Order: sequence, then C-alpha cells, then structure tokens
Amino acid sequence: MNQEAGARPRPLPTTTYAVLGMLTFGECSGYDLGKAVDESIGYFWSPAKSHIYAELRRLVTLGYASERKVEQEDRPDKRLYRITAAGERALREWLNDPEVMPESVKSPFLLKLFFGHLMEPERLAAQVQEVKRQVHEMLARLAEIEKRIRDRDDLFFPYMTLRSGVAHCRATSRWADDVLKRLEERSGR
Amino acid sequence: MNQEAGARPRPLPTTTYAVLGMLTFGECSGYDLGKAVDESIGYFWSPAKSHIYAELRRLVTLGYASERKVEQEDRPDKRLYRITAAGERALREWLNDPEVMPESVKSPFLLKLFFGHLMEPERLAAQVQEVKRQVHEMLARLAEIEKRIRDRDDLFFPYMTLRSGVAHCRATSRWADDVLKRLEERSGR
DNA sequence: GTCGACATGTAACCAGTTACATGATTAA
DNA sequence: TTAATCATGTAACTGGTTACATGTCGAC
Repeated sequence: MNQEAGARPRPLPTTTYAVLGMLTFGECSGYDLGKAVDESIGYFWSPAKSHIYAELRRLVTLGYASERKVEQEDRPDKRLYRITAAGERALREWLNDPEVMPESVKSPFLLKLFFGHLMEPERLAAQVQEVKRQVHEMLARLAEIEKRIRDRDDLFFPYMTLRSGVAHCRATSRWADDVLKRLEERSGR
Repeated sequence: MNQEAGARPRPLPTTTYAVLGMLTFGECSGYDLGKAVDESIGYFWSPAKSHIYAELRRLVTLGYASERKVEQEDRPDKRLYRITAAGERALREWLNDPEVMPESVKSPFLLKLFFGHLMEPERLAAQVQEVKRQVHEMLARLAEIEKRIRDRDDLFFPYMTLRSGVAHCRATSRWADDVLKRLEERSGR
C-alpha cells in the first residue's frame, strides 16, 4: 500500500542506472559487466556481483534492457543483455537531471584519527603510513589504466573520472606526509 | 542460531565506535551528540539522529556507557550518557587495531560523468559548475571551523581530519577547472 | 589433483535511512 | 501564528552485502 494512485513512482536506485549505463558500451553478460565495473566505476560506485545480476533482471522487467541466452559448449551458458531505446531514454533523463547529489566519503580511518588522543602515537603513525601505502598502491593501478585510455578520445569521460581519482590520491598522500611531520613535532615537545 | 559456541562474536559496527568515541569528550545527551557529529565527524561518518539514539542504548546494554535521567523544568527531560572504563577499553582496542579499512567514496556525480557521452555538453558543464559551487560552500564552512580549532592543541586530531577535508575540496576544485577547460577545448573542435 | 577463470544466482542478513509522533518553550 | 530549538524515539522500509551453491574447462 505504498504506491498509491497519484503518488509519483519513487526514483530508481543509483545502482540501477550504473548498470544501465555500463550497457551503453555494448551488449554483455553479468559476469563481464562485473569485471568492467571493477576497473572503472568501481572506484566510486561498487555494487556486489550478486547485486549486478539482480539489477540486470530488474532492467529487463522495466523494459530497459533485453536479454538473450547464449549456449556455449566449452563454458557455462550465459545471458547477454542489451540496452533498449526506452532504457537509453531513461538513462539520459537521469543524466540530465540538474540536481547534483554531493559525494559521500566514508572513512573509518579519519574517524580513528579524530579520536587520536586515545591512541598510542606510534600505532597512529603506523596507520598513517599504511594509508599512504594503500594510496600509492591505488596510484599504481590508476597509472596502469591511464596508459591504456589517456589517448582514447572515445574514453574521454572515463578518463576524466580517473583523473579525479588520481587527484584525490595525491592530495591524500601529501596530507598524510603533513600529518606525520606534525605528529613528530608533537612527540618532540 | 547464528552465534554458536566457539564462533567469535562479530565485531561491532563502526557507528557504535563513532558514538562511543564522541562520549570521550564528556558526558552528553543524544541530542547534543547529534549536533556535535554534524560539525565534526559528520564530514566522513554521518549516522542519522535516530541511529545515534539507538547506538547510545546499545552502548548501555554493552556496559560501555552509563545513563542517567535529568529532569528539566523549562525543557524536555533528557538522558545523559557517560563512557565507562570498559567502554574506553573497547574503544582503545578498536583504535589500535592495525588493520586500516580503506575509505570508500560514493559519487553519483562521477558516475554521471563516466557516462558523459550521453549527456548534452552544456548540461554536463553546468553540473561540473554545481559541484564546484558545493565544494566552495563546504570550504567556507570548514574555514569557519578551522578558525575556532586551529590553535587548540587539545583539538589537534580533529584539526588534522579537517585538513583532510580541505585538501580534498581543493583537489576537487582544481580538478573541476581542468575538466571544464578540456570540455571547452573539445567543444571547439 | 588443485587452482583459477568462467558464469549465475539464492537466502539470509544487516546497517542505516526516512517519515513520523510527541510536546514544551522561546523568538520573530 | 509561525517557526526554530530542545529532546527522544518507533516502525517501516531499503539498499546493499555475505556466504554459499553449482558446475565446467584448461593450465600447471
């Protein structure tokens, strides 16, 4: 009784559009889509695999995607999904909606740091170092991807999102150095 | 039947520690704690108000906080919570755990940008501008807070988390300018 | 003979949000 | 009289995760 007459239909979850959008790069299976997500939008929108399969089924019931089964001999059978005209319309509508939802950061580490007065300073410094390590690992992964897409004009927009990731990683790295420096200064006093 | 003998108790959700940590700054009510969260850890960990009340009750049942009722004449009665010795131990244990969960970013905007090939360029540019606007609004809020805590040595750790926010906002702003520039270059061709 | 890639899904769960309810006081 | 601040909470929901199940093929 939550979808009464006159009530406008609640908007689809963002993940639905994420999966729909991935289909604009061509027909593919849930499995392939999941792998594509892992090294593209996964950096700022990362649904679980099982969730991706569920969303693909939803897209079909909505008429936003079509499905066809492909039987394979050497490998398990698979289902291929393709975006429909209605799906593309729905996606464009969502994309052009001027409302910009602010990004949300969830950082258990910053939370810990906020309560740093209760931590042993060496432990804290070690965790800041670990953050740096993770960030540089990420930068290495991003650099690999960058090589592949930098000069591909058809991947201009994905490239811009990658640059966002790089910018944030660099900012974090510099910030971490600053924190370590100040931490040492404090311990010296 | 999901907590059998021998199974180690599942770790508490991060939000529980977030609320517990806030109590280390002194006894307070759910209401006050909610307000404190809004302009401190709220920037990287933001539970709903109703969630905060629920977590405070959980802390009491865990023995991590004590509760006392305070009757007021001019205002509604309230419950004040204070962290216990067991609570502080549990918090310290969590803080010193060397495992660093990487931060997660959820950005519906980057998701849209990734599919920018389906957007009208002016609409996209407008949304990038809107991101910049939001970021500068945030920077103004952070600058206000910075003035108040910059020279408070007792707030060194909160200050470090604030600097993280500032660094990320600046990085986003510069990145947005770069995107706008490239977007114009592209439209010129 | 074991591991990883391929391929799809179910069932159970959970963390967290939203909307709402209540009700007093004070300021515009 | 309208709105904001103070103050706490319930009930319903939802978006999403985790663990698991199933099975084949090829490489080492």
